[in-house]
Amino acid sequence: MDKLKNILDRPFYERSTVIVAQELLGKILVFQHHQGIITETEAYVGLGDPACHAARGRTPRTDVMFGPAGFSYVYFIYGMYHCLNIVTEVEGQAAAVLIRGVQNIKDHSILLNGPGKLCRHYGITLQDNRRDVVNDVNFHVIDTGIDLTFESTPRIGISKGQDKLWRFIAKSQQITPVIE
DNA sequence: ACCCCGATCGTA
DNA sequence: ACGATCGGGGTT
Repeated sequence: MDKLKNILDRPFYERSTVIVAQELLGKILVFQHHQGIITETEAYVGLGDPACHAARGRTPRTDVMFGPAGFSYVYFIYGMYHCLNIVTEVEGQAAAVLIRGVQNIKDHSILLNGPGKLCRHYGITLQDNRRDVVNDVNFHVIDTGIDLTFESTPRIGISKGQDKLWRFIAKSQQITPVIE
């Protein structure tokens, strides 16, 4: 019950995508029975960001990014993998945070360092696209009150927008102590 | 209807 | 460094 109160709410997501991406580090991603500390994120910031799927406008796939913050954006990539984002910014402004990595809470040996690995292990698919992560008991992010320190780098796997340092990765030595 | 490319990952 | 593998989006 206290847990439910700590679910990150819409105002949290309805802010600058870069800030949300940074502050998601250290929070707990919950999907069904899975729980993991978010350790790596990337910001994709709408029409002005050539690396963002929504940069070329509203399409069936990117439509969810134009909607309210706090919804999941799951897409299928390379014919094999799914990637999980959470929509940010006010409605009408297309942007999202890609969840690139989590540290498993129960089993530290499970390293989910990559968006494809994360979705594969958690079982996140296109069926989980466009879900309201603010009001879903089985799919949300919990506020731990922890802000991890992080490093900023260019985003992975993109050719455009390399000038932006919008990949945020928690400094690794902090992660294990957080879990205990 | 067709074609090309991709917010990846595992292996070489 | 590269191949696997297929949906999306732009073009014909």
